[in-house]
Amino acid sequence: MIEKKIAIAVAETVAEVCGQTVDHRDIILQKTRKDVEGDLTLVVFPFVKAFRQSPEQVAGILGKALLEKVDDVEHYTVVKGFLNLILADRYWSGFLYNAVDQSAVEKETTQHQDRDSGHRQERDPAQHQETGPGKHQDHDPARHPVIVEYSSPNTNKPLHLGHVRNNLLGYSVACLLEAAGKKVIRANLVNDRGIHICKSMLAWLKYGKGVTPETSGKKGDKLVGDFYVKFESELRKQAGEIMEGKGVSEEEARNGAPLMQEARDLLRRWEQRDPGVVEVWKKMNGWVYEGFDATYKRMGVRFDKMYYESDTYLTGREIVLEGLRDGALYQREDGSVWADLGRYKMDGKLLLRADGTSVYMTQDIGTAQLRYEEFAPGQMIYVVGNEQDHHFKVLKLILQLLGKPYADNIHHLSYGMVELPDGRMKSREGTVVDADDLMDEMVATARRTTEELGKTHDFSEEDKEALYHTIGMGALKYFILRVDPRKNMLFNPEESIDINGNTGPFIQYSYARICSVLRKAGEPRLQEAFRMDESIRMNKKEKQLLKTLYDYDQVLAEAASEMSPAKMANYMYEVAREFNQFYHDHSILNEPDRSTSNFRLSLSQLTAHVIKTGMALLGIEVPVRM
RNA sequence: GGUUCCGUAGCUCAGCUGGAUAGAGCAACAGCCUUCUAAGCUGUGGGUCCUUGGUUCGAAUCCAAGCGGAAUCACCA
Repeated sequence: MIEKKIAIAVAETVAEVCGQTVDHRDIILQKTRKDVEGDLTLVVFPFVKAFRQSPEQVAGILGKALLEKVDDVEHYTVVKGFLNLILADRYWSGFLYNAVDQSAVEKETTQHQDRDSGHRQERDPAQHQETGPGKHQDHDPARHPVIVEYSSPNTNKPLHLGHVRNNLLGYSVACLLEAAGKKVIRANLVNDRGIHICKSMLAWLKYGKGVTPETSGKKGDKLVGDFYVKFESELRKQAGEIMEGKGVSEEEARNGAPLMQEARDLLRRWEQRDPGVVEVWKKMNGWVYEGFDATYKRMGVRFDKMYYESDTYLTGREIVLEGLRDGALYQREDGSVWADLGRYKMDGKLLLRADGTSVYMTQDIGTAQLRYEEFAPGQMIYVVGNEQDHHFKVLKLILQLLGKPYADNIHHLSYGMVELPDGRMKSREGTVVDADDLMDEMVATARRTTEELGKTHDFSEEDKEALYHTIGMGALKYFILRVDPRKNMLFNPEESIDINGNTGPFIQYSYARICSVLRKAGEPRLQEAFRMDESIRMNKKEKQLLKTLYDYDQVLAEAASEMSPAKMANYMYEVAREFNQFYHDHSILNEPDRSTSNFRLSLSQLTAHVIKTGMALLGIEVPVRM
């Protein structure tokens, strides 16, 4: 790390000249602005007092000292209080050849990608994620893995745009953490019980006439969702009649409607394990899971561990009762059990109803316990929308109240809502964007655009379909992941399928172009190019691209620690843009000077590797041709 | 009403652990394909970084207050 060497040298110099000690870790070097000559910049203002000289003079003193003390510092300039350091080209090219060597030779210059030998899996995070459990067994991360929970669907409705952001975020965060060296468990908590499922069941029993996904040709989750909608519309009818007749409020009317009572009755029977009810429940949930699996598969997300609330709420109830016995919780006269959060200046939280049934919070307590017992995780990350900020705050406090050792390991990765151009999605107003429909549309657009450009005539039908999928999903994923998770985001359907500018397909296209060049170069030529060439002199674009690639490790570390795929996404765009500029201005294979041509090949090679690796951490595939 | 989050170009977003002249894309306009993929590249115009105060050599970035928006404060999940 040259930054560290420089920082130490600066600290030494300050000590020598002023007799003051500075911790080298407090000396921060930043990247030099693009419009100024230099690679690294030291802001000297913090040292002027110690030197009792002008900023320019201080910069000069430090610059001269660094020239002597640090080999790769070749030259410096001083602009006001900024000391700009220029590193030797050999430093950058050294990085390049080392990185290319480490990442191993890209073999994706042809369509046959899977003949890689295994040695590169160690270093390629995108590969690493496929290796699953069992790695790092002797290290801390394995003993205390990170559990990332995401998706968390209800089983009464199909997945929609909100789930899409959740799934993409969760999956990507898991990948980023893995790439940063953690052992990660991807978990899904399925909300498979409750009144909402009973509504779908009731509607199916009453109006379904035994229809199944097979007989209707409908995806299971869609079919069940239809019955949920059917229930709601029938309920609205009943409630409407009651309101007119009795003049009661809408809520009262809904609650009093016969359908609602039937649904509640169904829930009670479910909790009592009525065999007939349980059978319908299992059957309909089964349909939903098949539907979800198809959607997940298409979306490219997966899970290592499934949790079902129908299991975890029981554990939750036990813990709550235990807490009651221990005196951590208290019971009211009606028999309901509560957590007193008065010491945190919050209202009490109900954990068990008077009739002994449990609520959402109860179930989350149980889930946390089960995870703790099975995995002893160092951290439990919950990818859940910011509408539940309060819920997770309370969950953490209750677990503390119960004296659970894992209470502090809970982290709510809170993300903002997805809004549509005309406001929030509202199921009642039918403005919900269905996940499957959305993917269909993205792929269809990718198909249309690709066919218009007509570069894929010689593709097989199979390859074409795969390509459309890759591009369509790339557009969707990048569009969603490039914005800071914390922020609400606007989903504009028209912009999301754009493929020019700051988009997923732009980055994919850059990758495909590189592959095209590498393919043309051929294997022997690539081998020749990987040899370190000390004499190389870089031009501006080459150096700019190389410096951008150099940042990868830093960006990965930040994206992982901040759990922000957006960091990686925006960096990917920067890499692609830098490459395109370089590619536009300089010829790679047609360059007459052999060593320059070789250098550019290596540079392209590393760019391709960085793009492929980084995009994989976003869950985005890159095509070798498009 | 309390709490939390957000406010940057016409639009969508970067930049925020304090550093130089605040950046991209889209949209608009003007250029660049006999040369490795033009899904690309280059240029022009476009800013009260919500407001006011404070801290500092230096604030879009930190602090306080205000304004505007969102979420939440369920015996829903």
